[in-house]
Formats: sequence, C-alpha cells, structure tokens
Amino acid sequence: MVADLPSPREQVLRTALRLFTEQGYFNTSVHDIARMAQVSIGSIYHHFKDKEGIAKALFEQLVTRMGAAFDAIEDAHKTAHDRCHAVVELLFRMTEAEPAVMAYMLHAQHQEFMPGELPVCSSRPFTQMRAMATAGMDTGEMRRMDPLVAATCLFGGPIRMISLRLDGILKNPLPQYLDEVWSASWRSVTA
Amino acid sequence: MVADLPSPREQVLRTALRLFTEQGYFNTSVHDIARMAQVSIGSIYHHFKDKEGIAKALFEQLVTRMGAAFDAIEDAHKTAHDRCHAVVELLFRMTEAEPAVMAYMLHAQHQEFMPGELPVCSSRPFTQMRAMATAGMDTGEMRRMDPLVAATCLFGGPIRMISLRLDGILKNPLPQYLDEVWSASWRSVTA
DNA sequence: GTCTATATCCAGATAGAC
DNA sequence: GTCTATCTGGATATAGAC
Repeated sequence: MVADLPSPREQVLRTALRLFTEQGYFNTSVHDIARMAQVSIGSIYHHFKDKEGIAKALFEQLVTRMGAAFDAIEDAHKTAHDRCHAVVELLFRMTEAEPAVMAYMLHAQHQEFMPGELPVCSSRPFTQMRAMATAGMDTGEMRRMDPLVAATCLFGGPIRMISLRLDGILKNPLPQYLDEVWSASWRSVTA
Repeated sequence: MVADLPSPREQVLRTALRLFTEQGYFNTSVHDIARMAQVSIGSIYHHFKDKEGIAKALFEQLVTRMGAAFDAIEDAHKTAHDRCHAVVELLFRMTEAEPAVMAYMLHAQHQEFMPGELPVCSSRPFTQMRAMATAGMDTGEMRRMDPLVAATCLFGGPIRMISLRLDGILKNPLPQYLDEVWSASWRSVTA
C-alpha cells in the first residue's frame, strides 16, 4: 500500500502559509502559489473561490487547530495557573516548531485582506485565553481586576516575546525564557 | 499675514498615514492619496521617489517624533520607574489622540512593503524603551533578568492593550486602565 | 478535477506641456 | 513645482479542452 500524496488543497494551503508569512499576502501572487505547490492555477480556482478564499481557509484551519490544542489543555489541567502556564508553553514551543503558523496567527493584518472578518483577537483561541484568565479570578488564584486587563497582563508579555522572536530580535529559542517570563507574568496578576 | 497652507509634502504624508492605517498599504493606490490630498499624481512623484518612498518618509517622521518625546521623558524623570511609567502613559494618551500614528508604528507589517528595512522593533523608540528597562536593573530598582525579557515584561502588557484598543476590542479609553496595567507590569519586574 | 491559454483590469510610474 | 495624459507590466480570474 502506498501513502497518499497530499491533496492539492492541502498542498495549496501549506504553500500559501509559507509564502504569505515569508513575503506577505499582497506580495504573493496566485501564480507563485501554483508554481511552488506544483498545482495549476485552474486547479486552485477550482478548490477555492478566489485568493481571499485561500487566506480564509488557511485561517480557519489554524484557528481550529489551536482551539483544539487549548481544549486539550483545559482537560489536562484544572487550575487557572496550570492552564495558562501550559498555554504559554505551547505557544513558545509552537513558535519554534512552526514559526509560520504563529506568524500567520499573530502578525498578519488579516483585516487588510479579509475585510469583513473579525480581527484575529476575536477568534476562539484568544477568547479561550481570556476565559482562562477570568476563571483564575473567580477561583481566587488571581486578584480581581478588569478581565481584559488580567488576560493582557498574563499573556501580553509572552505574546510580545513571540513577536520579538519572529522578528529575529531574540536570538535564542523561546522555551529557554519560559520560566523567567512566566514567573513575571504570574507575579503581575497575583495578590 | 496669512497662515501657510500645509505643503503638498505634508498633505501627502498626512493623507497616506490615514489611508495606510484605515485600508492598508496595499489597498491604497497612489491615485487614492493624490485625490484625497488634493494633489496631482505628478506632484507626488516629484516629492517622493515612489510609493514605498512615501511609506518610508512617513515612518521616519513618526520615529523621529516618538524618539524626541522619549528624550523629553528621560529629561523630565530620573528613575527607571518614573521614566517607564511616563512612557506607558504617553503611549496610552497618544493612542487615543492619534490612533493612526500608533497603528502605523505598531500594527503595520513594514517588512512587507519596505523590504530591506529593519523591523519596527529595531527602531530608536523601541531601543530607548529597552535601555530604560536595562537601566532599572542597573540601579537596583528592578530585579536582574535577561534585558529583553525585562523590557517585554514591562511593556508587553501595555503594548498588547494598545493593540486591543486599536482593534476595537477594548471599548474604553486606555488612560482609565493606566494604573491597573502599570502596577501589574511593575510588579512583574520588581524583586 | 486538472490543465493551458487568454481576457480584463488597474496599479505604479513616466513624459512632457505649462 | 505642478499638472494631465499615457504607457506598461503584472495581477486576478475565466474559458473551455481534456
């Protein structure tokens, strides 16, 4: 038996992720994608409505993946502290393993090429993160503060680290900063 | 005596800032700028080498402005605590007063349309912020940690708040969160 | 479902009069 | 320095055979 080759649809999404993050959405032509994915233009337009459709499908795929990963974290850990810590650890590891995924989720200005769509930080993974923070205040693990402020204090530093890493400012892999960053973040929200 | 009308160059920069942040660089044509700035295309290309030249000039102008504002803060305050606090306060006030300026500095993926330029977070204002954090460790106001981590802990939360505000997630003006956010940030870097 | 060839459009940039 | 008119390339998207 023979392993299936990746479907053209998958090939296109994979290639689009790479090119969109390396060169930007607007600097990437559909021809570029076709060429690098070894698929014809016609085939792309058969599978996707238009160029924006590629970006949307890609975004949904990644949002779903991250959402599932966060669900798993909620199952595996019960305190807000452990859940939020696990989220940051996951994000840091993912940034190293699949920088393009993180870049597409964080950096891209989706509103510019997917007009009418909600901004990234309204997507489910971000909502989940905010819910975890809020839960921590309800259980008393964290001190009472504005919910959005709480989430921002917990995750703002780590997310900023990811940006610096993606921009090449941080030379070392993120996980080695995990303890230092996390203890600072947690300290900022406890009584 | 009559007030000078804004020079065409200024008009173009003003308009470009507005359109680039509202619609994005690639969704804005030079014709759009010409029309809204009430200047002819030819005139634009007389003052700027090309479209990218507009973006670069705009960026330099804003970087210079922020750099000067930060210099003033360094003059007016002597401790790292007071300086960093003043920076966050300034950024929060600026986000409300001139959201487009903050959006262009923070949100825009400049690498996409100014290839070869250094990323935003290598620009002087960001360097100044990191230097202030480092100074705070030297004076003993802050505990010792990796310099980049320290800066990120101090400013990552506030910057994230600005993003949320620019994206319309935060409904209230930033200054009203200043105390809560700042005390959390500072707490995260002190012994 | 996949391909090639092509239509259509519009952006960036220039020429050259005033 | 400013303007209008124009050139030109390249992008998105489609047509229609296989």
